[in-house]
Amino acid sequence: MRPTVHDIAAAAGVSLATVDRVLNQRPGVRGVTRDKVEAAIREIGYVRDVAAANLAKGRTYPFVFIVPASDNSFMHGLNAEVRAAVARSPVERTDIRTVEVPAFDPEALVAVLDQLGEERPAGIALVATDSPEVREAVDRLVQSGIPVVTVVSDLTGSLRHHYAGVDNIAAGRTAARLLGRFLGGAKGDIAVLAGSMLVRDHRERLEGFASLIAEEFPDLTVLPVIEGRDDPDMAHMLVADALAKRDGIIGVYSLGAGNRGLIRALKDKAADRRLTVVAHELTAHTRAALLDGTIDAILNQDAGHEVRSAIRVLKAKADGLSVIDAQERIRLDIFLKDNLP
Amino acid sequence: MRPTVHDIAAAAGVSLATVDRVLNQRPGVRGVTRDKVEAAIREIGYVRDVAAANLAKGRTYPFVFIVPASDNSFMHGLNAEVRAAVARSPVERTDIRTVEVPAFDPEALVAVLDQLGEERPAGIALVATDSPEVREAVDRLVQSGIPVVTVVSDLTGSLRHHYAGVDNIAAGRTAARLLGRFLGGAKGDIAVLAGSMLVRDHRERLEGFASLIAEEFPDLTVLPVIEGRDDPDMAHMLVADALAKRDGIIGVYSLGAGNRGLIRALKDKAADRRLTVVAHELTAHTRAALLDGTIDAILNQDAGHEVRSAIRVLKAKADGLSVIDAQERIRLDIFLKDNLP
DNA sequence: GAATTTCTGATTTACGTACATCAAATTTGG
DNA sequence: CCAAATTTGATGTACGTAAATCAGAAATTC
Repeated sequence: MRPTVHDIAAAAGVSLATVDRVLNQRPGVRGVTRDKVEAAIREIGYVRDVAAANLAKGRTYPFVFIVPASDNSFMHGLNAEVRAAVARSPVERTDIRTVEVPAFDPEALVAVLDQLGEERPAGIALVATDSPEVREAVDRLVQSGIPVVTVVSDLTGSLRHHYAGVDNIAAGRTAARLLGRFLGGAKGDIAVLAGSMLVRDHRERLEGFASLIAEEFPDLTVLPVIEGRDDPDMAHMLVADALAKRDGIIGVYSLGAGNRGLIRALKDKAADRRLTVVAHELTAHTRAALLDGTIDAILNQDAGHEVRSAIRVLKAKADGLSVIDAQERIRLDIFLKDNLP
Repeated sequence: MRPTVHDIAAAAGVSLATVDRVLNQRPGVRGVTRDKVEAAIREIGYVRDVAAANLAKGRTYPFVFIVPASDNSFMHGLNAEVRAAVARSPVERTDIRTVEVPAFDPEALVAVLDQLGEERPAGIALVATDSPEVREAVDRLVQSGIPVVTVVSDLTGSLRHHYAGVDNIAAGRTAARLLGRFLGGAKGDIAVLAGSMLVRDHRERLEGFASLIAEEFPDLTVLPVIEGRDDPDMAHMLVADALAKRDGIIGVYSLGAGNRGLIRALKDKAADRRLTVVAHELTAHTRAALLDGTIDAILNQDAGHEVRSAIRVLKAKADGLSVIDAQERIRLDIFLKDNLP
């Protein structure tokens, strides 16, 4: 049997009430007594029974998810996963509220964060917009004792407790190696389609991609980035235009969302020439394109894993517990035609 | 607030004791009354508070993990993950026992399974050896009401509740496509190193691999399988021999464990010619080989995920709850040099 | 040394469920 | 219709922790 609070009391020679005061950091315990109790806790290896504690507290975890109001498949998927988590709330004792903020708008995000500092939820998960103001706002929250995790897009240099997302530099490098190897030593140009260079994850992917191409595939030239603002029509137009203008393009790396337009442009060109294409985010569209051969590989981050991981980590932090690091690492999924889920 | 047993009692117009009898399937309730209570449960959407129930029951989940006594890195890793789960036992209310059985020995496995049928643990996880006797033994357990999940290697046609492992046919096909694309249309032979064709997962990987090569890369010839019995020295000898004999080998697919010997053989040959290599299972050795360029890609299943998933599923089944399917799908990880964890 | 203040102990209730016991009500069989 | 059997209700205890109250002990202040 695992030790209980009663065992601590007996071991430390104090009463249950005192143990409770120490455990829950309530005032009214002398330093010496506190030390004695803490020693006993360590000695007998007591671990609080979180289930019983939550039952007694009638505790729920009021969490807030801050997501950008972007209209693309990936963010829709993320929202769906948050809603799924909300549906599980009664069982998981969570009470999740979603707040939408305009995309790429640091001020709006900071306003929401500061507001939450007042409300003091049990934890906050946010898709970070990378800016110094946001970092400072997050740091204020952390320092005031609220657990904060970033999802999908991180905030380096900040004090956030955890990042539930992929390493985007590694993602870019992986895309580069796949494209380079698939092209098998051919010489030519690579078109890169991004949403916006204002987003940190897109910048990082590009950085990783360009650096690996430069290092290991000198015969390939990375063309200036096409910014499609994650808009299908805009992406379609820009990509079609680029393909028409430049004969040398033999590969495409699409590192953002809004792949519908890209796929359309590629299919228009299909008769002329076959390109090697690596894209991000598995959606209905990219999946179909992978299966029909328009796309050669898809890199993906599983939004469901990210949301569930964020919640687990927030809970653990709220309870002052540790997390299983390996379990919380978000992997970069690589999908070929053959290993689609 | 989520509804409690009291709410059911009130809604159904019966006493708490009766609700309890219905919920826990105790005798002494008339059919009509039982129906009335069950209707109320559905109506108000009652879900048992598992935490409180376990607390009241003082329940622990006695689980048994049956693992083969194989001496290779992957099984060592699996064992380590099971031990890690045992270490978490007090917190997770599990009580996990590990039973080692001789590898590839259906009779031994059946004996253990039948024995466990007597002991009636709350759940069983096993690395299945694929044979009709084992399937029947598993079916007996399932039919007697014990939750059973297979790990790493499945048992098709059986009634096991869940399989915590990768789709090995898809893994083989993925390996084939990677190898084929990396070779960029070259013509030549592919050597395949397996542990033993008696193991189901190895057979399936080979099947997937060979079929995709045949379908899409007609210029590649898959040589007869080399069975290295997952033994480094034996693998080294056989691979070195094959490389010496056949000039045409331009790629290698290693679908089993025991990659140390393969890597040594490849390095011996490194000066002569550069092969394209895809291997299974990320270990210290394969990781180093991937980084130094001896191996081009590693396919991996995360043993930690498999063990944790198996435990979650067993718990859910033991409590009669459903599982989040997407969360329990074990992915095939593809590692290149750049996205190593 | 008395009056405060600060600490500690003892005890109780609660959380939602499980489980046991005993009494009361209802149904069933003859 | 009565006795026996079955079903239902009422009640209490337990699980491990949280949280509150009140009384008593110890330390501190003047």
